[in-house]
Amino acid sequence: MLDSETKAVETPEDHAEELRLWLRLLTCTTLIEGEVRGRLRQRFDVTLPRFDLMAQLDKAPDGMTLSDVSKRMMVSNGNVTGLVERLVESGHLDRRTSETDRRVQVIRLTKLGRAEFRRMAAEHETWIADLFADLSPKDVRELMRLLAKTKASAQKSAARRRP
Amino acid sequence: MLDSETKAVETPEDHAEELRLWLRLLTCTTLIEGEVRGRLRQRFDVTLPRFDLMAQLDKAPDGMTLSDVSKRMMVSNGNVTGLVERLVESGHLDRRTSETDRRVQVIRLTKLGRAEFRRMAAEHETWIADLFADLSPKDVRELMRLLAKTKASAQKSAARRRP
DNA sequence: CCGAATTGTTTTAAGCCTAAAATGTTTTCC
DNA sequence: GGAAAACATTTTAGGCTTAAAACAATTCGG
Repeated sequence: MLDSETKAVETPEDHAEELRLWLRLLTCTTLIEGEVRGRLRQRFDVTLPRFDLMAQLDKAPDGMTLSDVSKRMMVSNGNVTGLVERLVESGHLDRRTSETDRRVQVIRLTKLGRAEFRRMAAEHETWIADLFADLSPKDVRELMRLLAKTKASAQKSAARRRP
Repeated sequence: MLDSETKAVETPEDHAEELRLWLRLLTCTTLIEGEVRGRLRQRFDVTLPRFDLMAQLDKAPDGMTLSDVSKRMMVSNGNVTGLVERLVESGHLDRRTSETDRRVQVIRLTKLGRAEFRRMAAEHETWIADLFADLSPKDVRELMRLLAKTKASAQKSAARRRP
């Protein structure tokens, strides 16, 4: 007891396991993300960020503000500005200034945007299912639980640094 | 039995759980990655891709070829070219053409590069530990196991598409 | 009411990233 | 030996991404 405490204080802590876990988490995400990116490009000639943005809007029939999107997608504001610009240009998004607050831009999927997204999303879902095919329902539940815990832990840590 | 089979064939399969799992995985990675990126920038004024590349090289005292790096980091060849260019420029990397195969470029950390990386890596490890702090050792083991299974599943799925 | 802080968005500058084509080198195999 | 295939890297063109600064509109507190 005294020994282990002494040791913990005197020697630098060993966090190799957590480091390995992080690298494995990153590998999984990169692998799946790359696969999805490639399939979206080949099948639908669309980029992953565009798809992701449309996915957010599909869940919000009344539209979202740019900051909403930025927070949900966890990307910078400026990033959203450019992404939206291109999607409005291609006719997938409708963008208007809020009537009540002239700072705010509200964006929505157009009819075309929604139709195209739904078509892509249906296929996208089967890709994801296939990528996770070797996980049992129990594995999936367990991963969900552990990742929820991970997310909470990371958010807490981030909040500690930037309160 | 017949019922469930009939149902499976006639109605589109439901993969909502896998989709949620994928989104949660992505959220965790994005969250942690963003946190690490910010800390690297603030503490050491270095970008995450530069750090990642140096991490690969630190594990390979005899150097690596650009393709090795590209495969390990799971990024495109052209990406590595640019990244290496900047790191050679800043004196962190040494780059030379292989004596036995003039197609190949071998890169290594310079003395400066290694020293700076070690300094950053030590602190980096504590950040990761902190981000995963609320996970018990058992959680970590279990996550490692499930992510290994996930990685294998995704690789298999990717190989099915692109054999 | 009015100046100060806050909020929402855009701009800027730099770097990251990809896919595909191009270039140069080595290996394969007839 | 020499053409063809394979390999390693670079180039190209375009898009994504960030952090920080700038701009615009609203809200807050005295």
